[in-house]
Amino acid sequence: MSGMNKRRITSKELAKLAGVSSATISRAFSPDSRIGRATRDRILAVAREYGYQPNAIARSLNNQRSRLVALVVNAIGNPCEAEEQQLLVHRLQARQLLPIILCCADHSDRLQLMRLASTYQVDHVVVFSDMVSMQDAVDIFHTTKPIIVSFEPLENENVSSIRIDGSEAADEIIEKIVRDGKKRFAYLSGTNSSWIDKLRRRWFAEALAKRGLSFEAQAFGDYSYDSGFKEAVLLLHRDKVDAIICGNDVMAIGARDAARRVLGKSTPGDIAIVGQDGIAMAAWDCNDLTTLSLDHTAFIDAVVELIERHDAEIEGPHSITLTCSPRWGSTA
Amino acid sequence: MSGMNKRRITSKELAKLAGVSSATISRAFSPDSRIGRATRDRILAVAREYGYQPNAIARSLNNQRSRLVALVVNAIGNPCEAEEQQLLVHRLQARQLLPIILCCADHSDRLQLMRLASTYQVDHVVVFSDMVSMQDAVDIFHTTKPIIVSFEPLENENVSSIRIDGSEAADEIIEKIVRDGKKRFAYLSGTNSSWIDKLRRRWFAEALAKRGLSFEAQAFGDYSYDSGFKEAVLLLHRDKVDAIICGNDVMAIGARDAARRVLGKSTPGDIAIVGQDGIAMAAWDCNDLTTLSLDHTAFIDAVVELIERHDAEIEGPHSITLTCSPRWGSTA
DNA sequence: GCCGTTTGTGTAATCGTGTGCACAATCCAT
DNA sequence: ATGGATTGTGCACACGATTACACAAACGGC
Repeated sequence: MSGMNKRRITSKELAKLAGVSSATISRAFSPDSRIGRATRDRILAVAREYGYQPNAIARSLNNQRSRLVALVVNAIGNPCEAEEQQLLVHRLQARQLLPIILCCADHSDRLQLMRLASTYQVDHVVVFSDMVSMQDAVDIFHTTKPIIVSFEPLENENVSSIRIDGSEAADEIIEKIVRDGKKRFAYLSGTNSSWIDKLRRRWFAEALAKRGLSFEAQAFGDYSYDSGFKEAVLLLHRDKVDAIICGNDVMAIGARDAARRVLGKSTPGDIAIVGQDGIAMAAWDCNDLTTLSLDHTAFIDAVVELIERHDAEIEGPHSITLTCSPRWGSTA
Repeated sequence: MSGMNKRRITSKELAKLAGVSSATISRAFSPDSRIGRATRDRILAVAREYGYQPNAIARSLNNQRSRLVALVVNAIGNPCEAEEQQLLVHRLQARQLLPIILCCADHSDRLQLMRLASTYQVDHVVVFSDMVSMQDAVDIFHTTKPIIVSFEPLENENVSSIRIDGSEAADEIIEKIVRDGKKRFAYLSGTNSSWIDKLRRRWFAEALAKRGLSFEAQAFGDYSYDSGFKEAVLLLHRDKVDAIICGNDVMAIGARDAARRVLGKSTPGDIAIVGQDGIAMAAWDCNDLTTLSLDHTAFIDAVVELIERHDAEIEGPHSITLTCSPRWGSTA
């Protein structure tokens, strides 16, 4: 039974075994289809016996619908995206959609990768990564006409976007830090080019401006713990800042460790450190980070909502806006 | 140009445009194929102009080769697997293979999910998850005849496995802890049923047995920080142990925090805590965990090696064994 | 008993490529 | 110049399913 290198049985072969035509086999597997009750039961029984399942590749070719979804992400391990990826994958699976991961990290050729995925006629594309230009994504995928859900707003009928607004939350956080007496702020970016990074920085910059302040220094990391640690040492030592707003939580943890270990400073007493994302790890007892967090569930709900709208060809706003909220810890 | 809902152009249409037959179009895209140099160049130019790319779904149907790889994982966010997932995805992408993620976490119906993926005629299956029985995987995928790479050894010509041996490393770690004077050991499992968990526990149990010791207590978590924290409180309080071997690094960090915060104990002075996996986060300054670690790169090299062997239909041992090594931190 | 409707099934075309076979054209050696 | 080998291209079929259409059988109302 098991272990055999049995070739997969085809619908035509099963048809012969069940004494029907291959069309009838197909109908037996289509829920609402004109077929006799008895015939269907018999076919399903024989199918089970021989381990037959319709070939999804052939079905996709005929259907013009692959039920594949491309997820364009920066990295898989990265906690900042991981929780959302996890949620989304579950939601897709529940809808019988299979996710194909496109990982843009490092120097992999993102464009070639996206072109490869587009040849698989994916039904939808969800772009989490800020490493890829939305215009590139549209150009590559528009021939296959999937919907593209993305962080980055782009006026295009093929793109639905999710706008994130953290300005209020940033304002609350800055308010608290300023009240605590901090004066010299630094922003630690995750990249020096991404769209989302600039947006996040602007939220805080505006909150500072409102109070007659501005960033005294800016550094660039790569969203990693190590880069957070290294850049924070420089910021604290060279620029004498007493508050660091980080591009994500992981760098914030690195920065906090740098403050503690290298310079013997404490939070939030000596310096304030703020993360962004609101990953689960940030709430761990050993981290207890103050962070500008996004409701991951709401975010993924929005993604799924946009996908469904497009699936059902419902016209509607192609953009959903979500707001962030502060999560208070012991670092600011 | 962009934004148009242009339907994807087919090889037959492109053939008309280029004044050749569709067979010639196909040959233009097959690297080693009898076709005139000039013809190919002309076709590629026209193809670029119209944005033509061969349809991978149709190609797969014809080829009997989908270039899709199913990755069966517990979760995406889970750091213990994430690093390996990340590495593997990169290696696959470099080979023009696209990964389909099957996420087994929670109560999703793993079997149905695997059946769904198998209908897509995946070329390979890599099982990272210990939540799924290898026999189930074989039964579901054997009809499509992919190779299955798995942790769990199973004598079956369709399964290649990677055996992990951490007994020596466990021995070194126990040696150090015993020498430090610890006497009462506990094992904190990640699950109460998985194959890999039992294996890991045995490494340490044997090292203890060699010294006339054994586990005084055993607890069961779910690989999460919270469960590590909660179970450690019980173990330390109720069972008065002074050394906890954890099923993974994340639980170890939780246990360490519990020891520190709830009971005011320090490591490695008061109690010893050991993790497993060797994830990057374990080496962060704030964690500095002692852990039994596996070389992730070597692991993924092995996976890729097995995949390639099968791809090239090279016969060879279907099993590769890797050994672990201790990574010393300040918790044991 | 007869005709219109519903139900169930088979036939054949279709989805978009890849490739064996056939055949014309070109090339090279003698 | 000629025969054989090589090169380049088209035709037609296969891959495995779905589905419009046709048609036979069953059914129901009068």
